[in-house]
Amino acid sequence: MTEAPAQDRGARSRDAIVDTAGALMSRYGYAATSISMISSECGLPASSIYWHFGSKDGIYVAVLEHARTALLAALPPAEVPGADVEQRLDAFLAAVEDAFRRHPHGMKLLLGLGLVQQDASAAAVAEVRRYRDALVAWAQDALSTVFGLSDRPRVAEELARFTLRMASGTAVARWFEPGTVLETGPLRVALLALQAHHDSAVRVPPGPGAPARDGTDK
Amino acid sequence: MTEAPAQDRGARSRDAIVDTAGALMSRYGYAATSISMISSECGLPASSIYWHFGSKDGIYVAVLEHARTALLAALPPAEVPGADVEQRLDAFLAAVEDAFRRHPHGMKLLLGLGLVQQDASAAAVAEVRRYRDALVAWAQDALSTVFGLSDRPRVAEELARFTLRMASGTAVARWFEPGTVLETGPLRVALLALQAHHDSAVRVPPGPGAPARDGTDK
DNA sequence: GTCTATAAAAGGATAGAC
DNA sequence: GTCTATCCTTTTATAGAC
Repeated sequence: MTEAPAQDRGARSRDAIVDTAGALMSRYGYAATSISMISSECGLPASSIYWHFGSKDGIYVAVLEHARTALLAALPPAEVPGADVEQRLDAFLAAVEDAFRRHPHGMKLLLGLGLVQQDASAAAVAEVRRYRDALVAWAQDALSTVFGLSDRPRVAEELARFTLRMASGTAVARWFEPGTVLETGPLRVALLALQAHHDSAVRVPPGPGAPARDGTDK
Repeated sequence: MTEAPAQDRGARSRDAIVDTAGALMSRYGYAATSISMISSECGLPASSIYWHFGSKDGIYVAVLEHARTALLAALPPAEVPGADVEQRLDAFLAAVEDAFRRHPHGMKLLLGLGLVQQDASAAAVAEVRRYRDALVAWAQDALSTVFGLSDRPRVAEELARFTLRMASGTAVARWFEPGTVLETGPLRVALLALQAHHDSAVRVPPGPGAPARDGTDK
């Protein structure tokens, strides 16, 4: 136990670098995090970091990939349990709130170094998009199960967008007020109202007195 | 007209620097924006920039102050016009959506360089907070007028938080998908539902069958 | 795989002529 | 107020011994 197998030494170092870099980058952003900061924080020299990742950009890609994997592993499967809508919604909101509270890194990585737009490498851009797409897909699947929207994907998409934008906005707020949590109460009210809004629009075609404001699904 | 008064030359240069720096910083973030980038973009040498602002931090403070002033000037006064709630709400949402679309800089500045937390100067931190507080105060006042909540500040505060978090989250989304606009339709539904939720909670104290999930105002 | 040492470039900031 | 030229630090990245 004390003498680790030689072949694992590299892997352990690699993990340590990713952990350290992730913490620093989510705190200061990509540009403001230097190799020397990572080096002095995790103990390994700069050249070892370059041996593992090749470039600063490579570190970022690895960090983001790690954050995505960890977050998706923490999220429950899309089949939300519960007998009725309210139970499933509560389970969904609890899962989101829990992941939001326990994984503050992911969103800050996407934001703080998300300057990744013009000058970033293709690999970094691709990894950012992969992260974002995975979150959208999960939220859409889960909300589709919660509200039984398998035949109305556009509604599920709107609810997912709404939820994720609220989560992103709360992540920004947490940036300034560290204690901030995701307020699931108002979000719950809003999601139920949105679903009811689309539901009534489908069953009761709008008359001249109450014109619909938006197109419903399909 | 062709020969500007000598005393205005400095002011015009100062404005040019602030404009250029604002564009660059909102695009790449504070750390990734260098003095030489600003210099080559606006034509003035680095030493002139330092003569005007003293330090890179000073530029950031000026940029953020400018963004805040411009955004608040674009927002309508808190007394939202309209005879009934729905009219005032529509006017409010139109104003928010318009400001959101026409002033993409502000939010990105708060986010992209908002790494302003640990290592930033006191002046920069203060300016960031001033910006944020001004937005919160405006939204709270406006929503208080829209829904007539002058005697229930806690509800107005919740609605303002909700609105601003949706706007922040949408700003993040726009980061990745440049065409993204603030969806006022779902936000409208959500705000009306939230207000109705609090309204009913006040008038009809919850019975044992329908326990309240959160504390209402006061 | 890890270390010491260093190259090569870019960064923030200043001096001093004009 | 603006310019040229420069100082000093830090940065990314690499060479080569072990």
